[in-house]
Amino acid sequence: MNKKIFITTPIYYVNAKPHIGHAYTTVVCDVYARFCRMMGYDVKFSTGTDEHGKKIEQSALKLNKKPEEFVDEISQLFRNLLPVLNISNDDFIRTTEPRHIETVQHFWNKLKDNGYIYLGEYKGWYDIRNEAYFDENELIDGKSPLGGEVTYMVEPCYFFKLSAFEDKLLKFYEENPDFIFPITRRNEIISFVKQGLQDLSISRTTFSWGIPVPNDPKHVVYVWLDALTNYLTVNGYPHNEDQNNDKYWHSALHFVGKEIVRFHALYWPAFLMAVGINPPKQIISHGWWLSEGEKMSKSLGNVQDPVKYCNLFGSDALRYYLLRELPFGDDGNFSLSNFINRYNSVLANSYGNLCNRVISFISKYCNNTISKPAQKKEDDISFDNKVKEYINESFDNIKSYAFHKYLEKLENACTLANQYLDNQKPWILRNSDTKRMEDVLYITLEQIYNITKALYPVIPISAEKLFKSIGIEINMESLDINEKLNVNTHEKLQNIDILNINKQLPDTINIQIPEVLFPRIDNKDISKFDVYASN
RNA sequence: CGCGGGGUAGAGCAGCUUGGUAGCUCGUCAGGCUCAUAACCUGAAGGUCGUUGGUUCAAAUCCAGCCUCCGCAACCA
Repeated sequence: MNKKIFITTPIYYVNAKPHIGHAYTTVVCDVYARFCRMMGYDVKFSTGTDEHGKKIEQSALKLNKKPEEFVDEISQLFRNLLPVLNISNDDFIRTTEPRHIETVQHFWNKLKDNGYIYLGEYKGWYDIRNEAYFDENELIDGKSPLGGEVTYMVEPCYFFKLSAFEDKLLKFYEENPDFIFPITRRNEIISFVKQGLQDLSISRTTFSWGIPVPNDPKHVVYVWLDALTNYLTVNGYPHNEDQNNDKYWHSALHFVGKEIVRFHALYWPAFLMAVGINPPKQIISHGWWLSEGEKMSKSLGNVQDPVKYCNLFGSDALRYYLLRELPFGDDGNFSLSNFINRYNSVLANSYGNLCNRVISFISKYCNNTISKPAQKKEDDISFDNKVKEYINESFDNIKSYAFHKYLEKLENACTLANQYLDNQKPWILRNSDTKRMEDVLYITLEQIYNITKALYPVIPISAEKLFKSIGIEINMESLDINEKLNVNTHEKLQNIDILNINKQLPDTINIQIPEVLFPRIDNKDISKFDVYASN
C-alpha cells in the first residue's frame, strides 16, 4: 500500500472573483500534489468554496439575488478556474453541500457533548464587515480596529472554551516544531497564544445564511468553525469517524495564505482536540502578491487575472512564473514585464530551445531514431552526474517548500545541458563521427527527459508534449475537463506509471513530430497584452 | 517603545536558518558557434552586500543601536 498524503487549499470565500492570489495557492498545492504522486504517494487533494456568512448574505441582497443563487454563480467561477490552471484536485467541496452541513452539525454536537460549548451572551460593538466584536475601548474614531463600521449589539451566543486549550496548544507546538511553516509564522502564533486566549464566540443570530446550530436553529454556526471543518468533510467525516487512524488525515497538509494562519494553526487544532481528533500534520503558510509594485486593488485596476494569463501564454507558463518568482513564504511582486522576461529567458530560450535543438537534430540527421550508447565517456558521465545532482537538490528544495529554488536548480541543469551540447558539437561530429554524434544526442536527450520529469509537476502539459515527441505516451492530460472535475478521477490520478521518477529512458527512441514548447513572446510592446481583471 | 517585511552591480531578485572564494535573470561591451525559438556558448566591465559598533581567526550571513523604504481600509491566497 502506498503512503498516503492529504493536501488542501483553503476554501475560497465567494465574495469576490478569483484572482492571481487564489490561483497561486491552488497551483502551489497542485504542484506539490503532482510531485507527491510522482514520488509514489497516494494523494488526496481538495479545494473548494466557503459560502456562508453575513457578507455573502448582504452581497446577494445588493444584487437582488437569493444567497443560494449568488453563491452558485461565484462558486462556479472558482470551479471553472481549475481546468484553466490544469489543477489535478480529487474533490471540490462547497460548504453549502448537504455532506458538509452534516459534518458541521455532527462536529458541533461532539464539541457540545464533550463540554466545550456553552450558551452565553455577547455585548459589544460588532464590525459586520469583519464579523468580529470589539470592546468600547478598542474602537478607533468610532470604527473597529479593523476599520469597519460598528453597531452595538447584544446577542445570545454560543461560546467555545478556547481558553481551556492554551497550555495544550503550547505543548502541542512544542512537541511538533514543524506544525507551522515557516518558522516566523510559528513564532507569531506562539506569542499570540502566550498572551492568553479568550473563549471564542461560535454562533450568530444576526443573520440566517449559515448552517443552523443543532437544536437551536435561531443560531447559525460561526463561519470559521463552518469553514475549517471542510477538511474533515472531504475526508469522509463523520461516516469515517476514526480520523486518528486514517492515513490521509495523519498526513494532512493545509496550505494557507499568511492572513489565515491563526485560524488554521490555533483555532483549528483547538477545535479538533476538543472532539478528540489529532490536529493535521502541518500548516504551510505563503506570502502575498503585489501587482506591478502595488497592492492589488480593484480601484487601481491592477488585479491580475489568472485566466487571461493562461489564455495568452498557457497555464504552464503561469504556473512556472508563480512558483519561480516568489521565494515561498515571502511577499512578492507580480508584473507582466517580469513574467515575459522569465518566460523568454528560461522557458523559451533555455529549456524549450534545448529540447527543440536536440529533437530537431535527431529528426533531421538521425532518421528520427536514436539508441542508447554502448559506453559513455568521462565527459558524459560527469554531465550525467551533475544533472542528477541538480535534480536531487531540486527535490530537496521542493520537499521543504522552497519552490523557487527547486526551479532554479532545474534551470541550472538546463544551462549545463546547453553547455554540454556546445562542448560536444554534434553538428561537427555529423561529418566526422556519426556514432559519437548519436551518443551525444542520446545522452543529452536522456537528461532532457530527466529534467522534464522533474519539471512535470509545474509544466504538466508541456512535459507531456515533450514525452510524446520522443515517443513516450502519458495519459493524464488526456482526461477531459469534466472528467477532471469529477471525484472519480482519484484512482486514475494515482496510477500514472510514467510519472514514476525512477523510470529510465527507453533504449531506443523514435522521435515524433517536434513541437516548439514555449514560443518566444514578442516583448516589444507589452501594453498590447490585456491581463487585468475587467472589474 | 504598536506589528510585520525590506535596504546586495544599471534594473529586478537569490544567498542570511547550518558564518569561510558574492550568485541568478535582464541590460551593456567583446568574441565564438550555426543543431536550435533573432536561440545557444565563452569572456569582460560593474558591488566597500543601508549605516555604526560588537562577537569571531573569519560576517552579506550572528548580536546591539541607528538611518531609510514599504504594508498594516476594503476585496482577499
